[in-house]
Amino acid sequence: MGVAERRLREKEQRRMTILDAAEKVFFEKGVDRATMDAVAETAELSKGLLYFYFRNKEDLAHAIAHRGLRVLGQFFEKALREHEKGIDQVVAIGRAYMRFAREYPDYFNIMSWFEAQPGDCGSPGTYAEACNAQGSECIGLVAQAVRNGIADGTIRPELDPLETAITLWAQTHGLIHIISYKEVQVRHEVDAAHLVETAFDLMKAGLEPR
Amino acid sequence: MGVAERRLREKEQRRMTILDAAEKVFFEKGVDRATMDAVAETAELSKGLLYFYFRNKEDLAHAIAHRGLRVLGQFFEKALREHEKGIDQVVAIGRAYMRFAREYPDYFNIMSWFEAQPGDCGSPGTYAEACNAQGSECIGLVAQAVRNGIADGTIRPELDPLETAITLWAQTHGLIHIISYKEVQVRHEVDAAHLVETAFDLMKAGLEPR
Amino acid sequence: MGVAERRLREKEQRRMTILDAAEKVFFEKGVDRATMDAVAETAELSKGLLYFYFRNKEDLAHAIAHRGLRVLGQFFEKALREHEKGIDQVVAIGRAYMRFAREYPDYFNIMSWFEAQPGDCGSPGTYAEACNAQGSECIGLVAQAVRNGIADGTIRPELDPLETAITLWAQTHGLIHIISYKEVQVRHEVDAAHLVETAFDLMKAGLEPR
Amino acid sequence: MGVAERRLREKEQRRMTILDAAEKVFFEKGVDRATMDAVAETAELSKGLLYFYFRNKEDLAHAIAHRGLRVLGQFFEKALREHEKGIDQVVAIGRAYMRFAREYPDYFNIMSWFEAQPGDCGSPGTYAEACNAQGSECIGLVAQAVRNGIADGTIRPELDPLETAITLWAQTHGLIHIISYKEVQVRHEVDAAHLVETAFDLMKAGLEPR
DNA sequence: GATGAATGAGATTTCATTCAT
DNA sequence: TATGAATGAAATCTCATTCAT
Repeated sequence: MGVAERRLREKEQRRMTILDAAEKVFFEKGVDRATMDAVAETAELSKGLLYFYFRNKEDLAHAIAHRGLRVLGQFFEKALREHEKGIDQVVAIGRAYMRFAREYPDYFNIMSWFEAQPGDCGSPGTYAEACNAQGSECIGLVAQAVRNGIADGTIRPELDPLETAITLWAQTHGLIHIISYKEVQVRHEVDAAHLVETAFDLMKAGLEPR
Repeated sequence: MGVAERRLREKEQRRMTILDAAEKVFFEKGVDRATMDAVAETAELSKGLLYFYFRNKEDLAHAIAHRGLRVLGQFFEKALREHEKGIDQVVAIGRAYMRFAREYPDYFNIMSWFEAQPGDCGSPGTYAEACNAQGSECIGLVAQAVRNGIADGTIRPELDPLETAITLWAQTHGLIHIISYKEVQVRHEVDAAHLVETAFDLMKAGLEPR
Repeated sequence: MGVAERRLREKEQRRMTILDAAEKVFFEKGVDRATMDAVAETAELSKGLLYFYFRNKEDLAHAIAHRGLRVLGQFFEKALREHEKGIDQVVAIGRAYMRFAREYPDYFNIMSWFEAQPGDCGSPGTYAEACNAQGSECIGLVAQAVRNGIADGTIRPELDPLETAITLWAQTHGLIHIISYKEVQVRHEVDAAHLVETAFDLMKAGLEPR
Repeated sequence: MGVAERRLREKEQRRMTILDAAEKVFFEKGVDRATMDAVAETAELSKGLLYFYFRNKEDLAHAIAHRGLRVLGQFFEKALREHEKGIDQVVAIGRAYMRFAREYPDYFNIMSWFEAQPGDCGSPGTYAEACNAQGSECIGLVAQAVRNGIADGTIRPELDPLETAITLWAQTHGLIHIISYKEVQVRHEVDAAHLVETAFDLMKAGLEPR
């Protein structure tokens, strides 16, 4: 019994070794310019082994994005836990997203890359599928917050929780993306932090009942 | 002077020929999978000449995105013209963006690609720069609508027009992107059209004074 | 002794399991495109074990060809048994070869592959050697038929039996090969069945005394 | 006019340079073990250029086989020219094939490789197609000889010229193949030269009228 | 005997870009 | 201006084989 178990554990560790190396390379070079050669070299493993553990480069990238999404989910859960009112939870989740993007810009970037991929739902057994599932879970947490808000009267009752959650998720992602990628500050002489406040102000006002 | 003039005109025409061919190819294959060979062949021109008129492949893609942004700008202007109240103008612009994405999905895609590029502001003389300028102009139109709304009392006066405009632009782009790329309908069993309405409802409610 | 015996039997069974799996894979994909991984998976055995029972992939392929050659040998023997006159035996063997190629095209193909390998006689202990031996046995049967024909006056006495046998074997293989691989029918608008008859006519006429 | 013409000439020369290098490599290593890298290095050209002039490795191999088939065709034509009677022409063609295989064993080998390829007729514009055409031409010469023989009474009139030609071609190829690849001499203690004579004796006797 | 992770050496192919003419 | 051959640097992926356990 011990043998099979240990093997499994070791295999999982190898997978992590590879994933760590891939993160290093993908974060530094970006998904497109990163090469499997570089990952292999960084992991001090043979290139063939990479393809033993991961279908292809894309799958590896998705695995990293999946890691990021798991972290993001934890951020969201914490935000949910630490606030009472639904509206506060929604805003806290939004801020959590911002903080995540600031603290883990590389994860955010690779998640952006993932979002930019034309989106088949991911073949079963791929990390793309796992990413989609994890993303849905995140959106589910937002929807939960919206539902809470509707229940406690802090959010307009006529809103559909799921649709609202998707909207907020997409909007927030779009916003962070433009801030971190497009040098809005430089181009429009705008303070990013203040911009964010404006955005939250807008979102909050949109959600609250009159 | 006639000669020089004709030369200039011809040169501009060549550029357009190339751009038309590039659109065809880039639209069909996507920026990454399109090749300069295919563009040259489609344009019935030599590959070398492409590099005479455009710095590189990226520049060519930017030129196409620039075309798209110009069309989008016209959509925005029309939306602005056809409505009186600021808030209506803002909403109309948002809807115009949606319509643009539906009518010119290829332009929207290449603009998404542009947005996803890590954003140096564009070296002077490149189409990247032109894209940034054109994008700013679009945002300027949104800002104008916000300003109008503040002036006519249909939008909350404490909002900063530029920041609000940037926010709306980013949010709307993020939303359209997720709808068209990520099969939200499939994954969340949500009706895209209704989702859009929810989003506009949220945005509008966020902007309007109590 | 019982133990050692059982062990030997089990070992032989393992070998057969592997060979069966290899046949399935090699037949489906062809020797070159078949992989040891696929064989191992089909056999539900580890890849390493394959190399315990067979030197290498080539050896495995030879083992299959050897199986085919044994079947072919049986066809030849039956043809020999069922006819009296030498000339009839030769022709029957030829037809048996044809029938074999039709009934076991996969064996014929792998034997063709074997024929196409640059032919060292096979290191001792390899299946290549066994193939050569088996092939010689087949040729031996043809030679026997020729000898019978010379004895009973149905075949020209001045022919050397072994050389004639080799010639007939090579010619027939070449003929079947071209028919089954090269789409003669399509390219030359020829009926394969009739072509075969012509070939036998030629061969028979070549053997018979005036 | 001079420019385009010269370009064309130069291009053809390049193609020959590559073909020469490919021959060297393919002849030395065999088709399967030869690499495009080696060809490029031998030609002192970039690997990319190989793919500019030839579709892929297979096409390059086919181009070499095509060269061989052209030489073989010349051998056949000479044999046809130098003999009067049809039967003599057929035999002379057979001997020419033998001589070709002896003088150009590398060409013969690559042609054998070509014969062993599962035979789609060759996509238009590929050298595979050219090989098939050239092969048909060779068979056509054999058929002509058979026709001549029927006309001058040296070959049995009931034989179908084309079918007979195909049969002879296939048989002869099979025979040479086994002689040059399979070390018949060693395995069967047979003299190759004498074996050949036996084969021709058989074929000739099969063709001649009683 | 048996396992299966690990190796490592390519193989084929693609293209953006340049440059001699 | 215009051509298009030439470059060259990767990039992804495949497998036969080995070896520690």
